[in-house]
Parts: sequence; C-alpha cells; structure tokens
Amino acid sequence: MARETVTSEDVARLANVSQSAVSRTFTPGASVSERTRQRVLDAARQLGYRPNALARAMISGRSRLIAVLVAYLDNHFYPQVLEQLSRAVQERGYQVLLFLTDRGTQDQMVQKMLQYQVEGIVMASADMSSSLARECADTGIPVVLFNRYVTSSLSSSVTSDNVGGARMVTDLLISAGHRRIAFIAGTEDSSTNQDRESGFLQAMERGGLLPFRRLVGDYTSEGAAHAARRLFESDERPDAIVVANDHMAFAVMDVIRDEAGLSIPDDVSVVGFDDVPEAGWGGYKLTTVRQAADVMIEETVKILFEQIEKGEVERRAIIVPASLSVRTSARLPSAEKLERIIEGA
Amino acid sequence: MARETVTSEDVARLANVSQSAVSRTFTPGASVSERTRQRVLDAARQLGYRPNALARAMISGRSRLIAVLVAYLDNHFYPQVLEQLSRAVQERGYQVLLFLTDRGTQDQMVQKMLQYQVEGIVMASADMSSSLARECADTGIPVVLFNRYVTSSLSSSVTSDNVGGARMVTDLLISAGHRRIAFIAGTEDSSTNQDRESGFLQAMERGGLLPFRRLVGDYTSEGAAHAARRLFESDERPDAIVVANDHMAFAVMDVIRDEAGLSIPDDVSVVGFDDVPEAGWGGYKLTTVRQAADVMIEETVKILFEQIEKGEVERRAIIVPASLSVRTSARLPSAEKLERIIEGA
DNA sequence: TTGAAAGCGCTAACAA
DNA sequence: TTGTTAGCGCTTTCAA
Repeated sequence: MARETVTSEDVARLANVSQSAVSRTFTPGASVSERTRQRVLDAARQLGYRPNALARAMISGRSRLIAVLVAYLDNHFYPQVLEQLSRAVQERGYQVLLFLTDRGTQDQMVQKMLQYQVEGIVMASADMSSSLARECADTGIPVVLFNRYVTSSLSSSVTSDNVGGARMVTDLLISAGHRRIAFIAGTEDSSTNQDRESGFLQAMERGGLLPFRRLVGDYTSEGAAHAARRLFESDERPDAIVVANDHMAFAVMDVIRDEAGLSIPDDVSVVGFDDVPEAGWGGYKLTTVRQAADVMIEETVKILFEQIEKGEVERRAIIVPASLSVRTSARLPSAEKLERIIEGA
Repeated sequence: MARETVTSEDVARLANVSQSAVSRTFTPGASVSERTRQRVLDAARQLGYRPNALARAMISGRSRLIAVLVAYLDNHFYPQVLEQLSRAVQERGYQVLLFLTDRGTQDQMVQKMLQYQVEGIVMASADMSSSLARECADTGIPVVLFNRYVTSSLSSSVTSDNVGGARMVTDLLISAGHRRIAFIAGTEDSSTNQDRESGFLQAMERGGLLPFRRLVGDYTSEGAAHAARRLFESDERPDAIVVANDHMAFAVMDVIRDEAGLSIPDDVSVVGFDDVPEAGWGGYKLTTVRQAADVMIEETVKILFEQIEKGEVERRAIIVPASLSVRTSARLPSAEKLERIIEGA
C-alpha cells in the first residue's frame, strides 16, 4: 500500500519551480514558458502526478460535473439518451454524475447534486419541486427537463412535438380506414402522456371519431399488457391502438398475437411513440412516432453549456419536430394519403 | 443572480457556535450535544445551507464516488447493470460517475477517474492496461472488471460461468438432435467470447460433433446479421445456431425469419446468452443462458465496499453460476434429458 | 462536548 | 513569465 499522494508541490520541488508553475502547466491557456512547461511535465511524469480534480473544482468553482437523473433504464429510449448525452458532455471535458431515482425521491437527489457542486442538471422524465428549481436558478445552475416540461417551472425543457406526432400517427390510422381506435396512456400526470393523448384526441375529433376506448398502462410493460388484455377480453374489439410509447407497444403486440391470437396489422393495427431501436427489429416492425433523440440531446447540451458559460440561467423551452417511422404494424392508407400526412407534419 | 454560497461559517455565526460544531452536526457519529445540534440545524435551514461535498471529499479523502465505465448501452444487458449498480451504490451513500468509452480510450478515462479521486472503479466489458491497474492498486482503489477478466491483471473480476453456460445450452441443442450447429462469436478477444466459445466447443466434442461453421458477429447487430446472411446463403444450412449473446441473437433471428424465410425453431434453432429482458418478449422467446445480473452486481458491490473500507486492494475473481432460460427458439429434447442438462449445471 | 488552529491540493490575484 | 500569498469550504487533531 503506497498510498503516496503526489501533489503539485512535489512536482514543483523536483522541477525546481514554484508550485504555481505546476498549476499553470496543467491549466490550458495559462502563461508558462516552454522551458518551464517541459521541466514540469518531466517531473510530473517521473512522479506519476495527476492533478486533483476536486481541489481544482473547489477553488475554481467549476466541478465540470453534469448531474443526470433518470427514473429507470428499462425503456430503451433512456439508455440511448444517456449514452449520447454522456458522450457529448465528455467531449467538452465534463463528466456525468448519475442519479437513479424512485418516484418521490427526486428532490433529495437534487440536493445531493447541489452538494456535489454540479454545474448543470438534466432531469430525464422527472421534475423537481419549484422551490428547488428556484434554488438552482439562484445558484446559477441550469436545469433541463428532458422529455418533460412543467409550465410553471423555472427549468428549461427539451421535448419533441408530442402533440403533433400523436396527431400524425392517429391521422395515419384514420386515413387507413380504422374507426375503432383505442388509446393506451402512459403515466397520466406526465406531460408527454398528456400531450400525446391530446394530439390523439385532436386527430380523432378532426376525423369525426370518438376514441374507442382509453386505458392506462403507466409506461410499464405490465401495465400495458394488462390494458391490452382488457381491451380484448370482449368481442367488442378495437381495430387499432395508439400506444403512448414503444416500450408499452411491444407488450401490447405480444398480448395481441400470443394471447388474443390475432394478427397485426390484419386484425389490429398498433402504433407507438419514441422509435426506440427495438421498434425496427423484425419481431415488431412497429410503426411509430420518431423522437429525434440526437437533436433533443444537442439542444439540451446547448442550453446547458451556453448558460454555464454565461453564468446566467434563463428558461428555454425547446420543442423538437417529430416524424413518422412507418413500418408494418399498422395498415397503411394509400400512398398519396400517406405522403400528405407525412408532409403535413 | 444571487450566487450566495452559504458556508458552514455562516451557519456557525447565526447559530452562535463554532464552525467545527456545524461540521460535526453534519458528520454522522460525531459528538455534538442535542442542543447544539438543533441550533445548527435551525440556522442551516434558515440559510439554506448545503454541505459542499467536494470540500468534504478533499479533506476527508473520501469522495464517495464510484466510477463506472461502459463501452456502449445498446446491448440491453448494460443499462440493466448500470441501473442496478447505481441504485446499490446510492444506497450506501455513494454516487456513480459515468464514463462512456470508445475502444482505446479506456486508459485516458481511468486517468480522469483517478483525477476525480473516485474510491472504486467498475469496468463493464472493458479493461485497463496493467500499468494503470497497478497504479490503482497502489493508490488503494479497488477495480472490478465486470463481465470480463484478465488473468494477468491486478483487478478483481466478476463474471458468470460462461464456459459452463455455453456447454449447457449446447448440450440442450445436441440432446434435441441437432447435428449441424453453428457458432456466431462476439468480439474475439473478449474473455466472455472466448469462454463461451470454449464451452461450446467442449460440448460439441463431448457430443462427438464438429462445429458446422463459425462466424464472427463482434457483439453488434450488424455484425450478427451479416454473419447470419452468410450462414444461409447456400443450401448447406445449419440446423442450430449458438449465438454469443442475446443482442446478436435477435438480429440473427430476424435474418432467419425475414430474409431466409425460415421458421424458428422448426427449420433452425437459435440460442443466445445473457437473458436480457427482450429475450422474454413475444417477438423472440429466446432460449438463452441466463446471467444472474443481480448476483453479479451484488458481488461487485461487495468487493468494492469491502476493499474501500479495509483500505486494501486485493484481487478477487468471482464466477457466478449461470442457468438456462428455456423458451421456444430452440427445439427441445425430451423432458428427462432436459432435466438432466439443467441439473448437471 | 466544544472551539481554535492547522491544513487538504489547488487556483488566482498580485508584484516582481 | 514567474513566485508569493491568500484563500476555496471543509474535517480533524488538540486542548480546554
């Protein structure tokens, strides 16, 4: 057990320079002569010196930490987001401090984030109390609600056009001649669900249709499977189902095919929301609304770093356009109609 | 922009106690009278005081940070691991500092981890140079290679019984009467792949069979799909395929059904490795070797925290038993034979 | 139990 | 360009 901590002072001594010279050598853009630089670097290498990021963070007030809070990782949309976000953040010399939350503990987690002096916060599908949002704003820490928004909040938000996307995919179903269209909702109090549902309802109304039925799946596989079972327990069956996200749609498709013994899309059409990788897999070929995760992340990172740099927090609400990923889980309208729907986005 | 940083000194002043009293109040197990405690807590609440975790980490030498490095999150085994690991770590008052690596940048990432003074490192499907491993050991930082091992390394490792698992699932195929069994490998230099492949080969040899064919899928969907296409381009077809992980197996199944127009398991049996959630989905129902992710994580966390507490790093290599998740993607042997295979694990 | 004092390893004025 | 100096906010002896 050596446990010998090599400090900048040790390096300075060996290199025969001041401790600040060492610091400067490791601070990009600081003024050091090439000669000193080399001497320091040599000494550092010899001793195996590694700057202490915590000490640096403390004094400079820049931790280079971005907190990311996610509620769960089993809906594959989030791992994808986490991966891309993490890479983007790393590219700028920052690191992700990860927080996995359970419902209700979000505020505690945010407290923890603040203790770690993170410079920015991303809340993926979760939100914080308005008092905490205020505290973050006061402290100058930008907060981005990812895939969710709260109108009253001080936090910025990045979402995709959930209303428009849902309208589009519902239009697709209606144009293809479906008349008994059911909706399986996600978590009812989430903004994504509310927007997707209202887009669905708008399209239905415009099409002169009433929702065939509406059930709640709470964004879980089990909830969705349960909802699907109820939908098919009587003979009064829907001819299409709009499911509030892909993760639930897969479970719904499983129930339809394996339990109800029906065929997709011949007997029932199913559409989802998100366009997670599995939606393209052969086992599902799900027609769904594509959320441009890459664009959403780009926007998130932009908000974060602009505000970190400027040192001022300001609320922004970005809505990224959604598009349609048309596959084979839903009966399609004629080519012209389809085109019109996609264009009308 | 308030940016007012409330320090323990501010709290001390308001509470009319010394700054150390404030520190003690927020240090579990420190000796403070109930009266002082309350005064401090009150003052802290009034001022919105939040201990600075970085300052605490610096002085105490305990960052309460665990670095987790993952290469990618699209194989669903890893998000699952990340979620569980993160929760386990949080339960102990630690936080995960996330690193997403590209091949070859691992050592750089480890340097960064060390700069952040993390107390432990988990490398999921990646490894570090032996010199760095030595450095970590010298610094007293436990390193766990998760789902991979390097015999020569100083790092601990937690894997499942890849050899045994592969043998089991191959036995299953052989007992069911398959004779032309192909193998689609993952990343060739990974220990998981090597072990799974050698388990496969052992079972084949014991069964008096030669591998029908062996291709490399590199643990990616694209690689696996490509391998599967080559496997079915001629009429000399396999009657079963052992795929080195589930993620690839799904792609293989897609090619078999959608491109080759064959039926699973009637024309070809397919088995995988990992038992990710999608393996149980209706679209695949993949018979696969189950890696007990929960146990693996338990062991990982145990190694980490035992060594953090003891302050001494010592190499441990844990192999967690694997089991079979039998579904319908592979033709089955008779019930007794099946039982014998499962028992023989 | 409490407070004073000495740093943890570093950055950032400031003067030279 | 360089070194000196003064902290960042906290924990942890040490004495009282």
